[in-house]
Amino acid sequence: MALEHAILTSLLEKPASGYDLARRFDKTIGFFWRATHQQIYRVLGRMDKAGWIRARSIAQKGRLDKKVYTVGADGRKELARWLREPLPPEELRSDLGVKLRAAAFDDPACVIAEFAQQQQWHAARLAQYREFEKRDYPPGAKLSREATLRQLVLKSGIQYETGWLEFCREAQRVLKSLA
Amino acid sequence: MALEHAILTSLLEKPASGYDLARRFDKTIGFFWRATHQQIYRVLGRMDKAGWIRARSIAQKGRLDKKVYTVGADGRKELARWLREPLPPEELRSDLGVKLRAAAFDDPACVIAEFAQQQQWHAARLAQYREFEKRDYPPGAKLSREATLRQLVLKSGIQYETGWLEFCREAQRVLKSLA
DNA sequence: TGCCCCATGTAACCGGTTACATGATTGG
DNA sequence: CCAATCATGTAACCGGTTACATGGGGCA
Repeated sequence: MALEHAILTSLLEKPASGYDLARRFDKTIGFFWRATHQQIYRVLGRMDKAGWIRARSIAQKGRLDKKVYTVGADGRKELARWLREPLPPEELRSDLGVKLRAAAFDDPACVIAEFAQQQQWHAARLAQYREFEKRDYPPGAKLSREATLRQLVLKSGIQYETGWLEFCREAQRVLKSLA
Repeated sequence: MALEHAILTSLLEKPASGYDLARRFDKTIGFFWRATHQQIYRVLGRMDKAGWIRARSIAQKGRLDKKVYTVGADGRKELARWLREPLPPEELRSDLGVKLRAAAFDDPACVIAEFAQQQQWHAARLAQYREFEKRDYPPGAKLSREATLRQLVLKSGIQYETGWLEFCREAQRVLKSLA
C-alpha cells in the first residue's frame, strides 16, 4: 500500500497537519495519488501509533489545535524498506474498455459523448501539467535532486494524459465510422 | 462499478459459467479489467438474484454441474443504462510516482532496478498485444462491428504499455544521471 | 444571517484480495 | 501416485468511499 508512503514522503518534503496533507492531496501529490481527509486522518493515527511519525500540537488562537506531524527514524526506515521492495506491474484497468466492448451490443454511437467528455477532462489536466512544467522547470535552469525527480513524475503525468487524449480522439473517429 | 457490466458484456459475447468467466478474465477481458473467481461467483449470484442473468444447470458426467449463465432482458437494459451514464475521468494512480518523489530522500539509484523490472513486464505485455493484433486483425481484412471495437480496445492497451515502456526508460536515464 | 474556510474526527458500507474448502477427472 | 484442470463456493480482512458530526473565525 502506497498511501502510508505517499504521506511519509509528503511529510519529509515538509511537516504538516492532516488538514494540510488533505489539501496537498488535492494538488501536487494528488495528481498521481488521491486520498480523502478521512483516509489521511486514519493513516496518520495508525502511523503515529506505530511510531513512524510524531505529532506536535500547535495552539492557535480561536482555532482548534493543529497537530503537525514529522517523520521519525522508524518512518524513514520503513520508507527505505518500501523503496527497495519490488512492486507488482502497474496494470491497466479501464471502464472505457468495457464500454467499448459493450457498445458492440448496443448503438456504438451512444458512447461517443462519453469519449468527448473524457477528452475534455484530459485536455484540461494536460494543460494544467504543461503550466506547472513551464512555471517550475524552466528550460536551462539547474535543478536540485528533488526538483529533478518531481519533474520526472510530472512528465509521466503528461505522458499519461497525452495518451488518453490521443485515444479519446481515435475512439471517437472509430465510433463515428461505425454509425 | 464495472465488474457487473464487464461480466454482462462477456456473457453477451458468449454465455458461460463462473469458471469459464474466470478464465476469460485471465485472458482477453482481463487485460483491461481483472477479477478473481471469488469475485465473479459473488457477482453472478447477485445478478442472478436481481434477474439480470439466468442460469441453466448443465449436467456433466463425473463433474459438478456447470451453471451456464445467459443475459436476460433486464440485464441488457441495465447495460444500456450504464453505457449512457457518464463515468468520472480515469485518473492516474501510480506507486512509481510516489517512489520517485520518495527517492529524493534516499539514494535515487535504489529504485533503478524497479524501473528495469517494470520495463521488462511492460515490454512482455506489449509484445503479447502486438501478437494479438497481428493474429486477429490482419491489415486489409474487413472487420465486424464487434471486432472493430475489440481492436480499438487492444489499441488502447498497446498505447498504455508503450507509454509505460518509454517512461521506464526515461526514468532510468534520469536516475542514473543523478547517481 | 449564512456560507465558506479551518481543523478534526467517527461510522457504515462496499469492492477487491487472500485464505480456506471440497471433490471428481485426466494425463504424465 | 501426483499434479493439474474442472467446477463451485465461504469467510475474513482491508483499503477506499460516503455520510455524519462538531465548532470557531472571517466575510458579504
